Amino acid sequence: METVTHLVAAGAPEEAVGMGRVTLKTVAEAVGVSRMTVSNAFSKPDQLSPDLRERILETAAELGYLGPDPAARALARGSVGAVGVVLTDSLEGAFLDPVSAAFFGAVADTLAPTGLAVSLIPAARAGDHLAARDLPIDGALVCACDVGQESVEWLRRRGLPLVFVDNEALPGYARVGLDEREGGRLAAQHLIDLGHTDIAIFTIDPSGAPGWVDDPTARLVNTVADERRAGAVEAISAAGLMPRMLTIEDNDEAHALPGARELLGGAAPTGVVSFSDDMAAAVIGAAREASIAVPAELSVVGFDDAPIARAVTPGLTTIRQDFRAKGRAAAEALVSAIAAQRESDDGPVPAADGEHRIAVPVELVVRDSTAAARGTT
Amino acid sequence: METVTHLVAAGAPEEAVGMGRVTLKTVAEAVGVSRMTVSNAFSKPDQLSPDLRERILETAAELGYLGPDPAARALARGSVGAVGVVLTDSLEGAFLDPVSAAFFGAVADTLAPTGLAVSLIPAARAGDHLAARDLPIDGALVCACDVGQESVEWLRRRGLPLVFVDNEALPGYARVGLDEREGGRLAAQHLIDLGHTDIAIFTIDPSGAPGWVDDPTARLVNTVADERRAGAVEAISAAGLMPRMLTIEDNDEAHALPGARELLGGAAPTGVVSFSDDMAAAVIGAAREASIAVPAELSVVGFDDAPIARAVTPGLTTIRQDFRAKGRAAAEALVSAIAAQRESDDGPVPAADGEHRIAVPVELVVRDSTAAARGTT
DNA sequence: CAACCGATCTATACCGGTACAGTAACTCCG
DNA sequence: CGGAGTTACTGTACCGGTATAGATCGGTTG
Repeated sequence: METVTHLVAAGAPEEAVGMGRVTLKTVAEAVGVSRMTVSNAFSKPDQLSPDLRERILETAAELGYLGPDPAARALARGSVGAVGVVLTDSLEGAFLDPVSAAFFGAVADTLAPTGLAVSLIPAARAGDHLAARDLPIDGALVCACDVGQESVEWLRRRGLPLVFVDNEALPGYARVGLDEREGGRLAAQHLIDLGHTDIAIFTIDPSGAPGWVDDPTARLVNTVADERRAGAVEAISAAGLMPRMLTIEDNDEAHALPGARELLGGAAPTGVVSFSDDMAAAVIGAAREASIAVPAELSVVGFDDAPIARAVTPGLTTIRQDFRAKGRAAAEALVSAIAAQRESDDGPVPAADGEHRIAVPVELVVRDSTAAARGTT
Repeated sequence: METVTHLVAAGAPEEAVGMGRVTLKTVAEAVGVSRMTVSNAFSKPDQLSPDLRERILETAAELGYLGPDPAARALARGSVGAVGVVLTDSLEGAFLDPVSAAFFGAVADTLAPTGLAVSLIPAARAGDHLAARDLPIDGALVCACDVGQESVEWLRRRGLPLVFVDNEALPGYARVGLDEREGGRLAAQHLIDLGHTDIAIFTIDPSGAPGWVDDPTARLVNTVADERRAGAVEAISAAGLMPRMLTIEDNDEAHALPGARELLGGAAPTGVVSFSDDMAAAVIGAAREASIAVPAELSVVGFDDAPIARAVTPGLTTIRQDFRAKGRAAAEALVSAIAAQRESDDGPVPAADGEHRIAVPVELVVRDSTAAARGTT
């Protein structure tokens, strides 16, 4: 029963000037009790008589004592009250993407009631600082970034509870991710159901040379992209069709539009499964340039159901990812990982059972960018 | 000269099992030197001979010592390496808004090279925890939220360096914000220049009753909204025209569309200055419903230049806020406030000069949602 | 030759709390 | 009336570092 109740002084902080810092000791001496009793007055009210507690709190307020110093408390208790989140190298980039920003918000919101704050961990080192090594945190989320990174390695070495999001987890750690493969399958199957027979996959491959890919069944480096690809290829192959695939380097406007032009440049497919809504929007843009009617002549499926999916004309048929559910799942997994570590502490098993893999479901949202293939009833 | 260099062991962490925690002491005893020397080996390399340092680092690596414990270091040094950001009550909401998400990203990115991590501070209390009081941080950004909040009050009492963003600052603290008023003026002036004479202001007023406002010159509660309103009213009045104003409760889709319908319902204005791009988009949507042509019959100006400004058809004329510049300015102001406090420390003046008010410039971006008023050359 | 110096390393005293194991007084019960 | 159980508080030992002021020593310097 840990019930902290701080007095909120009505007036000014009364900070007795000149007097050094006000600590437990200061208050203890003023009241004439031991340091420990003052500490308890703030952190464990049931450990002392109500009237003494009252007196202590009062004196503390007069002296300008604000309550336990967070840093000191963190050291003594062994827990900080914050968890880290490792995103990409460019935090700015991560937050420009509405999907990842929303995910982050959902994480923070889910964590808020537990009293945990969320700290962004810059992946890169800053001079001699490396946040993943130097920042006091109780655990961390590793999101959609290279697992081999120095930062991730440090988090691991520190023995922190970790949860991997949209990423292959290191062995022994929990993982939360979309059911990407199912998403890819749903997207492709939707086009198949509409009677399309020439379906192209438009995705990213940061490492490979951009352009048409010889073998769409070959793995991609980017895990997420690969899963979506695999799902689509599965569905297309199962329908007895041959998939085509064109990749670009990165999921941004600069790469997407040229890629989309190339996609439609030669013998244009009648259906496109895209890695993202942004890329799907680029395909629609390229189609407009080439006077290809969407959805009459070309059906386009996106992925994510980002805001742009609705903003674009025609509205994008897409695979909705419930970023809120993903954020919640990730936050909850992390909280329980932290709790588990606290339990076992020096207990025998660190995280042996923790091979949790949580798949967040996806859903097909049909809007106006897809229609039955020509020549189909 | 603080040059931390940690050994990154190639292999496994070699964590000597069973052995309790590995601390400075462990390493010191193993090497046969004092604790302090080991500490220096990690934190102040120039304080000991290179070869001894080498030996210490080696032994440390063997023992599985990871370097100074962040929490302990934070206590001893009096600085944590993280700053807080207070946003709205709903973090999720804040990150759903691309503008505030991008701002946050810019802050994080600017701070990254300084080694500071960014912690989100949930404004609401969680049980007995209140992040603003309990989280170890070196300073904080207070963004677009009620300054009277309990959280803000705690940050102040803790004596932390603070910077207020998009907000009136508490006395003595720095403030960073857009030049909102100028933005409002630019938006309205643009319509005036196009010959519009019936210009309506479409904005938010969380506290008031939604609907047409009798006196557009009366102050709004929301500071940002009020500044933009004031700017627009200034320009319109200066042109010898009478402004009209309609408010809605909140800047979201649920409120914006009905509000926009009402705006155009009766005698529709020929020009609208909106509080945000989202609301401007809603106006365009409502205009389409009512078969009012934009921009031929109705000119609409947004605010923010959020992604939706480009996504919508016709492209939105809007006031661009450089969220990157704003984020950078806020981050820099905070960093210097932290530095200043560290300097003065127990020095005489806490932040007397710090009445900095940094105005981030805005800019009119003309797209296709505005045109000359009918009957104008 | 004594005083002085910089380069290295050590000793001590915090930083500001919390955990845990008492201790003393007071109640309850057979 | 003796022992078990509470309640209310205190003492001590950390948590794991860092700052600061010495101590030690070979080498200068006037």
